[in-house]
Amino acid sequence: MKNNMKVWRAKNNLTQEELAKKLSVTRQTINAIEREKYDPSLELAFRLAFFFECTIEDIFTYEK
Amino acid sequence: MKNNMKVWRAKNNLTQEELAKKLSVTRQTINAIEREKYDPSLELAFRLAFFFECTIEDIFTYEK
DNA sequence: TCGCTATGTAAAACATACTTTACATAATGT
DNA sequence: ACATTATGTAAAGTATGTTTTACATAGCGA
Repeated sequence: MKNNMKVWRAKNNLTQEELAKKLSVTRQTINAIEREKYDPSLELAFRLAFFFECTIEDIFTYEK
Repeated sequence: MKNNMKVWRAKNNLTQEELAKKLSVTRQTINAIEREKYDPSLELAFRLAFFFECTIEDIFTYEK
């Protein structure tokens, strides 16, 4: 799974911490996802897409 | 989180067990998701959407 | 140089997703 | 009545996602 969260975050001019706060998660969670240490839950993926006003598929791409 | 997996499965004329096999998960996992006992991982959500040839948002809807 | 901000990272604890095994029930066909 | 198929369900174990706390590093402005 790949993601371009960093790009979306940059587009919105937010630090990891600010984004984390807006999504009610910790900075470590945002950081780990951006660095692709793990994938978010489906719920958090939805919250991210809602916040960035895009689809989950706009942020995450799954390569089988 | 809501989902209409049952509808997509019906559309494809599959039992829970058949779908599970096609997705390489257990029947219990499919069953639990359909009954909304828990949400799938983002990865499994992607695999479901890929299999049904639709988007994640076509299957799952997140209500904040 | 000093202090501040943003990011990387790691360990422990906790929550959720998934598997395995197993049993129950309801519907169907013989 | 019996066997078969599809689904519901539950407990124990493993894997993954998330939080909390804490420390490290690099960049930047005073």
